[in-house]
Amino acid sequence: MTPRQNRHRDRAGRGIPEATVARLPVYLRALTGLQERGVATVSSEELAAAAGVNSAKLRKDLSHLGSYGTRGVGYEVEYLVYQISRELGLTQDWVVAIIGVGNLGRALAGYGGFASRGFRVAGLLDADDAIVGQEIAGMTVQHTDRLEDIIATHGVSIAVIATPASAAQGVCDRVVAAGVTSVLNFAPVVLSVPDGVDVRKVDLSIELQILAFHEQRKAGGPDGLAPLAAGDAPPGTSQYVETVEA
Amino acid sequence: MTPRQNRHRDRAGRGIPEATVARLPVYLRALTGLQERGVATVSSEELAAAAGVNSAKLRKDLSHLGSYGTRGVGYEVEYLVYQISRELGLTQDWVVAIIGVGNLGRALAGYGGFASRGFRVAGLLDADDAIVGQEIAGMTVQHTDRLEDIIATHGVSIAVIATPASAAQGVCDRVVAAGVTSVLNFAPVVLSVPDGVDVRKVDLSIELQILAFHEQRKAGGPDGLAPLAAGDAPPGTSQYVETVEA
DNA sequence: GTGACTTTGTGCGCGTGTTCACAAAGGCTT
DNA sequence: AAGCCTTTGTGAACACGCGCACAAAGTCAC
Repeated sequence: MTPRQNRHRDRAGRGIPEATVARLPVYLRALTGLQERGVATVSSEELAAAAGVNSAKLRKDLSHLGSYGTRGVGYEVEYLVYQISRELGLTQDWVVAIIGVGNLGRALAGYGGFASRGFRVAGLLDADDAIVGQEIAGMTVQHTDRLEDIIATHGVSIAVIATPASAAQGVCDRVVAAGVTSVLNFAPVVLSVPDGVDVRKVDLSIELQILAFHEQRKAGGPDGLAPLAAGDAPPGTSQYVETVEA
Repeated sequence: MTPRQNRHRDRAGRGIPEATVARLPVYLRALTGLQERGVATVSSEELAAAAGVNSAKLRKDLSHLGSYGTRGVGYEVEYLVYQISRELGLTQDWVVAIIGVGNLGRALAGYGGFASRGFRVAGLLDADDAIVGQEIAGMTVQHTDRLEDIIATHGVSIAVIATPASAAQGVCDRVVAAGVTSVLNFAPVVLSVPDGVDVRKVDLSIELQILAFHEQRKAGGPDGLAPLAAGDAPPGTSQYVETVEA
C-alpha cells in the first residue's frame, strides 16, 4: 500500500523543478534592470552573469518554460519578462495581509518590492492596542480580532506572519482556518500546517549563524586554532556541564 | 587545464554538508526551547518533530558532528546544545555592523535573535544625514564615512547590508576592502565579491514570488483556467509587445 | 547476569540538481 | 545562395541530498 509518499504535492505538476522556480525571480529582476536600461535582447551568458548563475543552468531553467530564445541571437528581454511573470503568476494581483506590526512588520509594510510585483497589502494587523490605530505606510493598523473578517472581505490568499514567536502558531492556525493557503513566516518557529498549505520561512538569525560557521571555518575551524581534539570533552568533564553526574 | 572548478571553496572542508549546516541552527533553537522547559534528554524522533524534519535526516546530520547520542536513550540536550554551538562557531563572539538604517535596518537593530546568539552589533551606519545621530535600539547611528574606521576599531567580521539596492554594491566593495569576509545582504541585487568572501542573501520579494507560483499552481496553473495553450502568443501577436516589428 | 526493548548510526538505492560539451538552428556576410 | 559564426537547447555524466530499513549498541527490568 501507498507505494510512494508523493501525496504532499502534485510534484510533477506541469514539471518545473523547485530549484528553477526559486531562481526565476532572480532572472526577472535582472531582466527588468536590463529593460530599464533599454536593452532589447540578451544572451544567456550575459543574463547568467547578471543573475549570478551558470549560463547552462540559466538556459535549462528557461527551457522549462518553453523555447523562448533565438539561436545565434539570445533572448528578447521584454518577451522573457512577460513569460517569467506569467509563469510565476505575477500577471495577476495577490492580496497579502501582514500580521504583527513590530519593527519587522513596519519594514515589510514600507517595502517597495511588494507593490511593484503585483502584491497588494490588504491589511496590517496587530494584537497590541497601543499599535492598533497607528498609521503605517499609508494604512491604519487594525486589531487581530478582525483577522478572519479582513481575509474574507479582501480575499487574502497570502499571509505574512511577523509576530513574536509565541504568537505565530496561533495566528497561523487562524489564517489557515480562514482560507489562506500560503504563509510567509518571519517568526523563529517551525509552523505546522495541514497538507495543501505552503509555508516559506525567512530567518535572520539562521542566516547569520550559517555565516558564522563559514567564518569560523576560514579562521581554522572549531578545533583548528584551539588546542582541542575533535570529539574532546566527554560528558562530565567540562565546565558547561551542570546536570551530569560527576 | 583546470580539471575541475572547485576552487571557490575548500568544499570538503572538514566535511559537514552545506545542507546540514543550514539545519543546525534549527536544531539549536529547538534544543534551547527544550532546555528552557527543563528537558534533559531527547530522542531523535522527538527533536526531529520539533525541528520539522525527518528523524533519519536529523541523526545523519548529528552524526557529522560526532557520536553524541546514547543508543536506547537519545541525546543529552545540554551536551548537544554545546556541541552544535561550538560547531557553528557560536561559542565565540562575532562582531557585526549594520549598514543602512531604514525600516529594515531598524528592525534588524532591534532584533533580539542577534545578541542572544553571540552576535554583537558594533555599529549602525547610514549615509543620510537626517538619520545619522539618531538613537536606535540604544545605539547612535553613525555616518558611512566612518565605515572603515568602525570595521577596523571593533574588528567587524560580518557586515549586514540593508541599504537601497543602488548603494549595496558600493558598500559591499568597501566592507570587503576593509577586511570583512562575510556579508548578509538584504538589498535586492546580486553582489559580486572576490573569492574567499561569503555572501548570503535574504530577499523578501523573492520568497513572495515563490509563494505566488505555488498559489497559482493550486488554482489551476497559468494556463489551467485561462483558455491559453502552453506556448501561446508567439512574438509580435500579443499586446505586451511594443518593440517587435509587426 | 540475562534477555528483551529502545534508539542510534549508517549502508544503500533513488531522485533531484548541476555542469560539461556538443549538435541543431538561426542570422549574417559575401 | 552558400558557408561561417554565434548562441540556444539538451543528452549524459556526475555530485549531492534524502529517506528507508536494519544491524549495532546500549539501557532497563527482573
